[in-house]
Amino acid sequence: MDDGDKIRASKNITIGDIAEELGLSKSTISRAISGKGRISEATMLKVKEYIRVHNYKPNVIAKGLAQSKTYNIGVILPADANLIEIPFFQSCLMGICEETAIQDYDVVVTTVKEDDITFLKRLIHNQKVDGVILTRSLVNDAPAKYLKENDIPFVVIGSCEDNDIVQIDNNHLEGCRELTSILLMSGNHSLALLAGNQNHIVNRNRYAGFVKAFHDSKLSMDNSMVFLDMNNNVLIDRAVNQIMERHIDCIVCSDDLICSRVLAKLNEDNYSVPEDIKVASFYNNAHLESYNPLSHHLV
Amino acid sequence: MDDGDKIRASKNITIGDIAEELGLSKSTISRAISGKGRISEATMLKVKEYIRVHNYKPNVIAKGLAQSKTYNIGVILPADANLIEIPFFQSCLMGICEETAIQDYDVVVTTVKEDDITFLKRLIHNQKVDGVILTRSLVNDAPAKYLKENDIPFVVIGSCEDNDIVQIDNNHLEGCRELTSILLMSGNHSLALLAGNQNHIVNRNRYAGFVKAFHDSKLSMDNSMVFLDMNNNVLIDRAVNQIMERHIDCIVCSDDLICSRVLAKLNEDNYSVPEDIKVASFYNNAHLESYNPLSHHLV
DNA sequence: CTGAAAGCGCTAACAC
DNA sequence: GTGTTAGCGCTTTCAG
Repeated sequence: MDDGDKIRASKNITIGDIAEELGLSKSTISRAISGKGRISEATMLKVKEYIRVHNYKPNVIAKGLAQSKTYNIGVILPADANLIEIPFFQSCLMGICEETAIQDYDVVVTTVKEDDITFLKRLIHNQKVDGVILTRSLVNDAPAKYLKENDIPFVVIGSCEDNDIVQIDNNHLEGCRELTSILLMSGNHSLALLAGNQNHIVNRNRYAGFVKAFHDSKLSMDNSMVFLDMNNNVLIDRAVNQIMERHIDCIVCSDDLICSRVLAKLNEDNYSVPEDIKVASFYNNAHLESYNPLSHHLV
Repeated sequence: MDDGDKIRASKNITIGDIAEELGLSKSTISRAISGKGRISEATMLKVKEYIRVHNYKPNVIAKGLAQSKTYNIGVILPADANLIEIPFFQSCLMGICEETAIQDYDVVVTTVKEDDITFLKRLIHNQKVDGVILTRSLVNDAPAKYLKENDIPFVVIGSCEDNDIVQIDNNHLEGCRELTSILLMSGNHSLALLAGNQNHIVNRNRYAGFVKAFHDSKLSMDNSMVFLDMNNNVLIDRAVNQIMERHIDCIVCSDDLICSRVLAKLNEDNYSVPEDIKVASFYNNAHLESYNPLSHHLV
């Protein structure tokens, strides 16, 4: 049975309408819906039936106003131009939408650029959300700081230094350590690391994991082959040049954007992968997947 | 001057509080804020000043309830797994967030998978949005159909057959026609087309543009070199094999995912671009940018 | 078990 | 110009 796809076109039916129709009071209808308070089985059923037949849906906004809740949860996406290529945030968003829908919450998104949190402030001031999910964490994170100061409940995806804050993350440090260890154990002793912006906690952690793997293995790491803050292609190209002047077994990239550029650069310079040099990376983007370098699944 | 980052920690200040403090009525405060109705310059200023000092922000939800508005606009993202790699939707979302914030609206997002529009229905039923933006359009689009039937205001990004519907789009047909024409005019007479799922209007339009360019040029198009619905890598690889058996000047790809796979496949088979064959595509993904095939900027 | 009434924070006639 | 009143649609005491 199609339980009424069509919404009442004209005025939306309200709890008051039902009360009138059924000769009951608004509060009774409210109880029947929420299941709170005492209510007889009989009226309960009567109301439920009416609701089903007329395809009534309570107005969540009004409910929220009465309870001082919004039934909305804010999701903050980074608006940095280069992050748009990384599907990670979109994946997060999809996942969050899925789960919130189940809990009868909605997702309201907004963006922050670097330290510009005007949009976040707007969202909070407008009191449109009950809590917030930060989808990335920077060192000295402005959004986190703001939310904490204003006692807004929030969690961050990715780790941050402040242990008061609820955090949920992949263990990037451990992930990178494991990848590096595997490389080291399989005979690739001379490694280069190309890591992204060290303001991003994830990049710091991957760097730390890389270091730890060397430490654990008692092998010595060549610091001159560790390139941090590889924020643009020029830096990456330069790093690759330096790397290729040496006998390096494998380049470890902290993300796919870097990896992409590395592969392109190697290609331009007529090196082949993995014959001349191996390349490892995180994220596993579909574009790179076609290329099949030695890559490590993590996200 | 820092105009009060800190929100009143305890109970949020309301219009009633201001009225009481200033010895005015709630409606006067409301008028001062909205600027609607007659109000004296003096009280206007007094109220504005109080608001500034106490960093008062009206509760948008309550305002909305009183006006039967939500000040929210729904954005529907496709949840298909392979689309997550395409940054187009994320870009849309960023842009929408930017503009809505200016208009003091918020964005609530949800997803639809193929024809499964349960989440969209939820959003509408819950009356959480004043209108909807559909970020892609399929042939016989279920979300569009649903919204239209229920008289929900909406627009679609991308074109759809139904001309009642407000649509906003790049002219994909014209874009692809132009790209193809340029190729033809620059002496690349034998072209192959690899286009994606023909359920997506955008792919149909690009195909149509490709055809039109040939038609306009009076050159003849080789139908056996037109590959539609290239929905997976196996199909793409097979197409590339067929293409490389012939003397084709350039492969036109309807999107970067296809292009990516094409380049990878050519690479695997030891062809080089653009010496052995040229490759053109839309979207200009950052990953591909590193590769610099002949590509066409559109989005 | 059910109803009446007040209230969430704001707007919008309608008076004065 | 400003105040009064009645809602928006729902929840939640408090009676009975």
